[in-house]
Amino acid sequence: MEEMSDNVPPPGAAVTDGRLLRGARSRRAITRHAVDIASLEGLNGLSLGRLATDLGLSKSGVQTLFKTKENLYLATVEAARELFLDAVVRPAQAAPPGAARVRALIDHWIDYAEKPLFTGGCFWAANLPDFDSRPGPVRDALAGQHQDWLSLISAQLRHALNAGEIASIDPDLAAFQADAVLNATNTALRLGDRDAPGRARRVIDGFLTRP
Amino acid sequence: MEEMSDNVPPPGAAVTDGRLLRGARSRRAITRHAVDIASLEGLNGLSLGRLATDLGLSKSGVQTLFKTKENLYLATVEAARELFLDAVVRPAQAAPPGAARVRALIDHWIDYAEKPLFTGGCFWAANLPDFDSRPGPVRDALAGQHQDWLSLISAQLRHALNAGEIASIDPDLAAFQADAVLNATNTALRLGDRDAPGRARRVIDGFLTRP
DNA sequence: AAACAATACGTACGTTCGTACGTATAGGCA
DNA sequence: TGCCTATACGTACGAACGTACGTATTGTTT
Repeated sequence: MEEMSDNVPPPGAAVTDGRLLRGARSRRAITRHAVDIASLEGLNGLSLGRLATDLGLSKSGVQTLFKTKENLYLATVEAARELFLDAVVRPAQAAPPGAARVRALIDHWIDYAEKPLFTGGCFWAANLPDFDSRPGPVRDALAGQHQDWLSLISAQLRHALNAGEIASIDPDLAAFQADAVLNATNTALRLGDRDAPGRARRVIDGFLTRP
Repeated sequence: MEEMSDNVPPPGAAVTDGRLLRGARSRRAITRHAVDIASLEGLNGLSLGRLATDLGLSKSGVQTLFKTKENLYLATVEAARELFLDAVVRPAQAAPPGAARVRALIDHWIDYAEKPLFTGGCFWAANLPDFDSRPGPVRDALAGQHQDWLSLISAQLRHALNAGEIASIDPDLAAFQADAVLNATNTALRLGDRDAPGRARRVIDGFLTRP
């Protein structure tokens, strides 16, 4: 108990320990469901007992895997990030850098919000406002991921700008706007506004006009 | 108990009943504090016991005034609306309709988020994402207030457009963008970004360029 | 005066929460 | 083989939650 092992193996080697594999599988199943709950009702909507009941586990079994509530939060936030990368960021890497990749990112993002990947829509739209005033590791993780997303957009806009693909804009300001509009689109979709994606695309197109 | 009286008097007459006046005063004190808590941690952060402790009342006394938790939520949402109207909307009515009033609304809004009027920043930025996926009267109230805000902006933009004050834009789309940017500004301020208001003003100025 | 109404409080009940602790099982390793 | 570890479960505890109910106090109304 004093010598708690991180369940993170040395980065080079593959995990072969069957116990750790089983644990990782269980953790993944739990955090996957936790992300859905958190996108719907926020991280505060999570509880060890609820997750256990929903997944047919015991409350203490869930506790064994995450030790504390904050650990569960952090694991859920990390799981959301990985699912988001798979659904939005990595598919967009197929597009060439610059304007095309920005379009791909926005298109995949709108799919991510519209389909939606998580039951309650965008995970960060649901949870960043809840934690942005509460210092701590959860806020830091959410804010860091949000910042990464902004940087991703602005970097691609900068690339498009340098390549002469788009008219002169401030890439950081445009990324800020794009993210703002996407978040508003997510909320509008949640409220039943089916026209929101169209509006979002129109705004983004404004940033991508040829010079 | 069956014949519950609404504490809303006939719209014409002033309230003279000392008991109702006292109740209204107590309710106002409670909801004022509740709005602060809800802006910080969300409406879910509210509890009868916490409000009672913070304000030196008894838990059952608070319960008497609001009967149920949902009633407390609705009263808090309504209190936030009234405080917002006083801080942002009504002061802006001093400006002439059109572009000037839009500027006044945005300036007062940024003050509202920057000062801030509520401890945790914008009340709707904190709570609409939490309730946008949960059907019920709380969601309806929050969504209605948000829609009123959007309509207010777009109406003033339309006025500016008809008066030839600004270049040709889609007023609804611009209002959607403006609101999106303001919400993102609130979050950025919460995360310690002091440059956010400047960015917001630059974006809004883009909608208000002369034709 | 008597009857009623609206605030307030005290108490109590059942539920859910996070956490702590002991135990059992299965897998890895000396 | 024996020893350790990671999952899982069962149980228990204190705290906080929303709500119900009875009672006292104060103000209004008849």
